[in-house]
Amino acid sequence: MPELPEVETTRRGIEPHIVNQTVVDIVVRQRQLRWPIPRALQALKGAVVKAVQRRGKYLLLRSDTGTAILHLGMSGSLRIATAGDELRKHDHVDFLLGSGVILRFHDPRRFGAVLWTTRDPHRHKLLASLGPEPLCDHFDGGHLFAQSRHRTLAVKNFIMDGKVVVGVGNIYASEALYLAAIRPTASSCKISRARYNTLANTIRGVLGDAIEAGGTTLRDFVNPQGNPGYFLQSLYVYGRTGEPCRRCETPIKHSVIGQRGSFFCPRCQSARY
DNA sequence: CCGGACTCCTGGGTGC
DNA sequence: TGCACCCAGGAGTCCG
Repeated sequence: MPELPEVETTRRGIEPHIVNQTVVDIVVRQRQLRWPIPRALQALKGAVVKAVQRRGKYLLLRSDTGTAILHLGMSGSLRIATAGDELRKHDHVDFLLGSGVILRFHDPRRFGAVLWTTRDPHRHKLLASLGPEPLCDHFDGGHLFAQSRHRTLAVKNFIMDGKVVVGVGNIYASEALYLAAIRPTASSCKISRARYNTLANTIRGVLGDAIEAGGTTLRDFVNPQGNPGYFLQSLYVYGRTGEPCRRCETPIKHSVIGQRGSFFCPRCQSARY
């Protein structure tokens, strides 16, 4: 579910409730997520959360004693709850705050993660080799061009590689390629610098617009206050198999690239180079 | 090093 | 209504 816009929407939703709050207790009901939740996470108890940051799709709860690293996987979510709220199935972790608010981690598929580090989180194994943030940094077409010269994989898989650029998941990869008029199966090393400039712009544009819309709600994504995102109605190709292209009315095609569903307009996305 | 397959897990949708 | 089956937004790991 959560790609970068949904994670950023989550970050913005929890930040005002979390920052400068003392973590008074941490309740772990299900330790077996993607990796077991480390016992050392309890070191956050008694500490004040100084900042809620995002790196790619990872959320960082920073404190003086260390940093909790959270990942929502495919089905994870964070909710702002209070003690009276009924516990749902798959509510795996509660962070109880001094204000009485509870930050509640929910994840049916358990592909998510809750980790802990006392070191610089950006040097953590999972974060150390991540590529640039698409919405800032030095992310541009030149970067994509340079990174792709010796890569033969499909451009869709290339832009979904977190070492190339973070945060581009299956939905927004299809959308950005549509807006850049590039066929998703095109070999990444054969695409021109000019077209990568366009692609970098459409990646930034689609992610930025999705954040402004509060993310995409396909099935069950809700922000920490329980509200859905409104970007679904803005999608051009994702999930629109057989429906008319919004530009040329050609039916949208579906295919599987790298084990993941991909969507494109066979007419608008004819560029392979 | 690279690319592709596989894997973790549960739930929703579909078709019989 | 029940049930078997298929599919899913991520991404680390393994193998060739």
